[in-house]
Amino acid sequence: MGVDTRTRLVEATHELLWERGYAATSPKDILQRAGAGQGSMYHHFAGKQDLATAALEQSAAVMRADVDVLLASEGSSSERVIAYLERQRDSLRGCRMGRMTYDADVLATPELLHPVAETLQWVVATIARVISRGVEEHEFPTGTDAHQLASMVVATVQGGYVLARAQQDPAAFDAAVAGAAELLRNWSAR
Amino acid sequence: MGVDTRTRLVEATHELLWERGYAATSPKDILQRAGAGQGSMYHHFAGKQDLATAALEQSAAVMRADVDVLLASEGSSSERVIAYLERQRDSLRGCRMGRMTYDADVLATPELLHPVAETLQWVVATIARVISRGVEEHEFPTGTDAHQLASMVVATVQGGYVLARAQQDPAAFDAAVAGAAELLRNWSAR
DNA sequence: GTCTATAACGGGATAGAC
DNA sequence: GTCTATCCCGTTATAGAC
Repeated sequence: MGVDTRTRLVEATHELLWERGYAATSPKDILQRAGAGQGSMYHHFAGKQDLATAALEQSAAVMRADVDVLLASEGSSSERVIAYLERQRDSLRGCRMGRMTYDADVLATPELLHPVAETLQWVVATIARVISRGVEEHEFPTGTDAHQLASMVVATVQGGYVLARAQQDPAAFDAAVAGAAELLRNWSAR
Repeated sequence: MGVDTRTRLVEATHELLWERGYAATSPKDILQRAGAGQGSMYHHFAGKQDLATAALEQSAAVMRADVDVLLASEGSSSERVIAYLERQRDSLRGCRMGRMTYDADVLATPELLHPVAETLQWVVATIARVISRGVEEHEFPTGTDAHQLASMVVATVQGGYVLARAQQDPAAFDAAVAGAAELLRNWSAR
């Protein structure tokens, strides 16, 4: 048995939002990829924005799950954070959530911006908890600002995507996260 | 006497590319902001892409000049790099070059991608030179990978923009660069 | 639930007058 | 050099048949 049409529409939108963003994705593109007709989309959803909202919520769920897997790796707090940094995949594709911040239509539409803001905020907070744990266990120095450190870690990944996409070369991403990992190791060894 | 029409067109495009990106900026928007008519644009330029190429080259020049000013601050190598991190302005606006990496039309057009790739590459290399200087002067430990560290610094800024735009709050940017600055100070104190 | 036809609008470019 | 009129096309949505 096949997947139902509504699900295929959300899945196709989810992929296209990641590849091209919101403004650059037309209903026609979505219908083509989903193998559905015009009527199906407007039956299941109020329109492009409504469908994109559903798709973004799915993107958010996938991203949270990915982060959970990376941070659940074996080892100390710093090893877990470094695993988050270094085990990102598809650095040329960029971040499905982060890329939305440069899409004017998303910024102007609260329903679309909301899942993006909330998910990135959640990633920072989640990594900050891992770091705080490391402070409690004296792996990181007392007085470490976990929120600042976690923000820097997430920003390095997000910015690494930008650098890699600009050069069309994953090595630019790798260099940035390697730099961050080195500084983190040094911080935990203080 | 006023500025000539061609210059106003480039300037208006430069602003709009920064605010909205390439795909989301229409010739109509540009003409309106520049106070020019349809004919002027197609007289001075072959079309939207040609005009955008000129505007992006101007954006690149502005960005290089800004970086030069920040890195020319007084002090040690680490102080200069930290000045680059902390004295960024307009964190909600994002980076005029970096934002282009999420614009599909730019990625698909070599003439548009080229100035973006080259400028970001230049920023990384320029910061790497400051760091290398710091290594020579024993401010940073021997064996420091200047390219990796510089990549991480630039990525933190680029990613800081993403985080701040997602939250619509400059504090998210500030937290990321503060984290990076703290780790850098610690690295130079090794 | 899904299809096709159609409409209303804007993007990007061209033509030719002035 | 700059203007206005016009053209072609794609986007987004609606209407109504099946």
